[in-house]
Amino acid sequence: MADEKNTPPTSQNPEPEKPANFIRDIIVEELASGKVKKVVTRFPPEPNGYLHIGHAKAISIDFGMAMEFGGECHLRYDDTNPSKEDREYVDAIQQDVRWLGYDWGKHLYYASDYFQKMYEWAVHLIKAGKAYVCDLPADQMREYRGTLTQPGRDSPYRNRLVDENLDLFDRMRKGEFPDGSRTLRAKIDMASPNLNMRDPAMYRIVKKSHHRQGDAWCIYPMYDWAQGNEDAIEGVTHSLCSLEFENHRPLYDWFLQQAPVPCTPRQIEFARLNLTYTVMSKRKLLELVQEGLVSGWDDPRMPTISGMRRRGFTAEAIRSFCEKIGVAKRDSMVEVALLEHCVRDDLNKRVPRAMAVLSPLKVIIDNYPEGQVEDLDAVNNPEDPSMGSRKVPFSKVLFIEKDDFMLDPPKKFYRLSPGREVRLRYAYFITCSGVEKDPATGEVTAVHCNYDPATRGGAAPDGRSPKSTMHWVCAERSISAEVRLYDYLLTKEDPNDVAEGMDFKSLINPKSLVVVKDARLEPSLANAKGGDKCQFERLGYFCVDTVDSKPGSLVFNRTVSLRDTWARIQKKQS
RNA sequence: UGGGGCGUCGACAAGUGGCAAGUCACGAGGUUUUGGUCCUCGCAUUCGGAGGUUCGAAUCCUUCCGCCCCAGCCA
Repeated sequence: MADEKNTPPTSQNPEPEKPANFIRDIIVEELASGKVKKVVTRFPPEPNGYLHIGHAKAISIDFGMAMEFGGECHLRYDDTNPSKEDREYVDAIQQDVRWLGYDWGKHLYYASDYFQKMYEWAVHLIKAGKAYVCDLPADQMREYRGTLTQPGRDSPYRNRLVDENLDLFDRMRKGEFPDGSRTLRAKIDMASPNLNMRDPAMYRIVKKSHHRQGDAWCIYPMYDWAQGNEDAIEGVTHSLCSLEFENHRPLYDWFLQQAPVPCTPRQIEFARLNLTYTVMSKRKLLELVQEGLVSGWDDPRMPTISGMRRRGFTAEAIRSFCEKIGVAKRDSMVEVALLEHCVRDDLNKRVPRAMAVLSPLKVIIDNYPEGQVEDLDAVNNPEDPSMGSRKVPFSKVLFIEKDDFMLDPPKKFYRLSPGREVRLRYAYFITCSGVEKDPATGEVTAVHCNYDPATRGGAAPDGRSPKSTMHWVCAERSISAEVRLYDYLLTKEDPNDVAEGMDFKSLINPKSLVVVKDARLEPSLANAKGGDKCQFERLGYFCVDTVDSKPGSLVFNRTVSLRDTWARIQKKQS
């Protein structure tokens, strides 16, 4: 296993290797040297919000590394702050991790279950003279901490006797003191250039009911004290986290040295994911939800796992994205185009096609028999013949997309226009013979065509082939549906790029949701169920909304549009 | 201006002294009953800059420049 990375791909083993990354290198080395026998990682979310695509990256690293080396990955709630956390989030987090395709097995843990153990270890530190109870109020503590360039000063309580510390800490736990009146602090070095080492708080008093512990505790451990303890208790070997904790690693290691922990995990940091046109902080996402700027955590425009799921993304696509972006230490911003590519790539292969007209324009086939309806064969997925075919009804009056007709077409417009012949997919060639206009506005209200009966199914016996093939729907047999067209939530690539005094909400895209109330769909879609996915030919990938869609009043979400070469040409022409 | 990190194509990202992978994006062709998919080709004489070591440097040394993180009793 150790020299596996040096094995060049061979014709026998053409499997593309996962992209190399420095964390894997470290693990491979530690396994080879025997320092580590079994890889144990953990994904430690705080249940104070929903998981987003950034968490998906972390999850794929945490679980991915463990799986790759036959180890285990724990799902552990870092529920050490009852004032921010909620039951709702713990349930949602489990659902999302599972949906992404990861399995923590029996390793579901809560930091709050370790409170007693951590308390005992804190007592151990106090006895060793490594921790003390400090009475400084928050603002004083800040003053004593010093600044980036100036060392801090010792707290006047720093040299309390062990017995006094023990007594005070015990009474803190018993609830004798008000919120925020005292802390337990590690005794390290107030002059350290690393501010995290200037006697950091280990416990604070918070008289809040905990979602699992109820009122059993009124002191809660701080992140730095808790995280390493949690990892050690669980036998974690590699504690993978994001870059901003790099400055905390000396403290993580220090605590592990002081407490009688059973093992010493190694913390390794990697860069968190940033995505263009996307805000990723839970605080900002919460703001969007609370202020009603989106419909909820699962609004399809949200970068949350639940939002993307509702939007129609697949777990496979998200996993593939996480693999493609790699793992490194440099701050970066990935273009959403890559995510969209992963989604299209996955959906293209697995999802059936259908025809839907979002912006209907009536087409009348003058030479087609009145009252006749034909059921024509349509392939479900040209990428996968095993998906079979279906029937679509054709008759004298049809709908096509408004965009697919132009009275006076520019160069390179191949679609329908007066005198031009096009193919209706799986149906017939039609040639435009005239239009009806609204006398008031001049707007085209209907298009008249003649069809060629010899081209049934879409092929001409003489071999001619129109430049354009268009989707369509039978006017009478089509069904109505609401279609929600989503676009980026923000108008700028970089959500931090805002004017002075403004915040990211000034960047919200007013067209991030455009609702089409009466789209016309081929009738085969009538029984579509929430979560069903398909490609509306020439338009994009869509899925049935799991919240608002009902039989008889269907709602579709646009997951992502198809690549649109014509739109690019138009842009260039204008 | 303290400390910790990071700088390789428009965006990600391999590469760890032997002559710049891959993916997305973009561009040009081809196939096509989706202007989709697919296929082919193109896209860093250069690795933040400048010196140096070496037969040889993105990789080593020196120096400079730029960006990110840290002064919560949040995580």
